[in-house]
Amino acid sequence: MSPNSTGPLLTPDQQDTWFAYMRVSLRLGYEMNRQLQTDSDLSLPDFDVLNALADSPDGRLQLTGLATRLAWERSRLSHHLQRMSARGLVERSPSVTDRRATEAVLTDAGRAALTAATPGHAELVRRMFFDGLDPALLPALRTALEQVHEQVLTHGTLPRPGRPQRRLPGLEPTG
Amino acid sequence: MSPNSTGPLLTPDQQDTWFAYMRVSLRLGYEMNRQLQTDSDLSLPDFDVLNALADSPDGRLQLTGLATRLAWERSRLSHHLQRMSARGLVERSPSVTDRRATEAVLTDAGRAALTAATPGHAELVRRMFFDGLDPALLPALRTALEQVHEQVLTHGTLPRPGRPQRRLPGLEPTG
DNA sequence: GGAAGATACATGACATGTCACCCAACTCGA
DNA sequence: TCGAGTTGGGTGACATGTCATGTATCTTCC
Repeated sequence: MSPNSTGPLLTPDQQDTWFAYMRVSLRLGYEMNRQLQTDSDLSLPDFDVLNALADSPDGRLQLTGLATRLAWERSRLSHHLQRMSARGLVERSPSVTDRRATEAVLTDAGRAALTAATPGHAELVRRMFFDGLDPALLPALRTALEQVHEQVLTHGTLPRPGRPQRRLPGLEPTG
Repeated sequence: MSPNSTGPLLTPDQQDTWFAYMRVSLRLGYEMNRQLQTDSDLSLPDFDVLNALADSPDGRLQLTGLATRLAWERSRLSHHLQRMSARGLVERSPSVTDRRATEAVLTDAGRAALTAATPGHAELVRRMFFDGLDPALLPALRTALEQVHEQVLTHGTLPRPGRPQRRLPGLEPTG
């Protein structure tokens, strides 16, 4: 992430915006990490995993889906879940529909840890992100971010999250 | 980084904005990393270091300042520079003004690697970030990000980057 | 000028993440 | 229905990042 010389491919306005984005992104990441580590015994990655599970039905999610959602490598997730399950925050359970697949399941302890950590995190986000922000800019900011998100989904290398993307035969451009 | 249940401390609008931000941040980080690794032999952290040095006078920066600018732990920087200097991308040189201090200096090879990697990176940024963005939103986005950045600087734990912050005696609130 | 504390950085042990590769289960077409 | 190719996930070696601590230098204040 680099607030610097992106060359002539971007207009000056775009460059400035990009640098502002990168600075925010770097600092914010640092601060979130720090706050979680000191106030709970979760790392930011832990927190992200717990959150993703918590807002899935039954607190369970298949590994590939989880990895995509987090924009993680699958091997990273595999290792990370090993550590988290050793701490009792999640469990692995084999999928019933696909015998290759594994699902990560939130345990009670995991849910509790998440609940405990959330207020502090939210407080930090409010203080760092929203308290200095002119409320009049909020809608535009949100729309802009959503547009960028859509763009990254469309042109990025990661699959879209959500449904298993199972393509049934003969249904391509149904017209 | 977690697009989820931040609790009642944020308004629904703020929550949506925050989740959009986090999704973008995760994906974008992933894609930038990936692009750099495949198209150059730099990692994103490498690239950031080179960039920071490249836009400093003489391509040199004292380690603490560099660490602050990157929002890195200093020990991380120390290790990382060791590896980068082993690859010939940077050099360490002792500071003349402060014998405790070390400065990181961009080598010719480092500058060359940066130059080679930059266009591809910029291209990715344009494609992922700006191509899907309504230009009318750009000014608001930029202002919003700058406001957030200022906020993080003011209320975060990292010092402001830039000058050495040397406070001379008796000059506090000069009034 | 000299001790107490702060600051700059390095280092080693350990935690975390990546990469290349593995196998098992699934899919699809011949 | 069987075999090639794909997909889901695990694993071990290695790269990277963090934390606690160490040493030297600088600053402050008496």
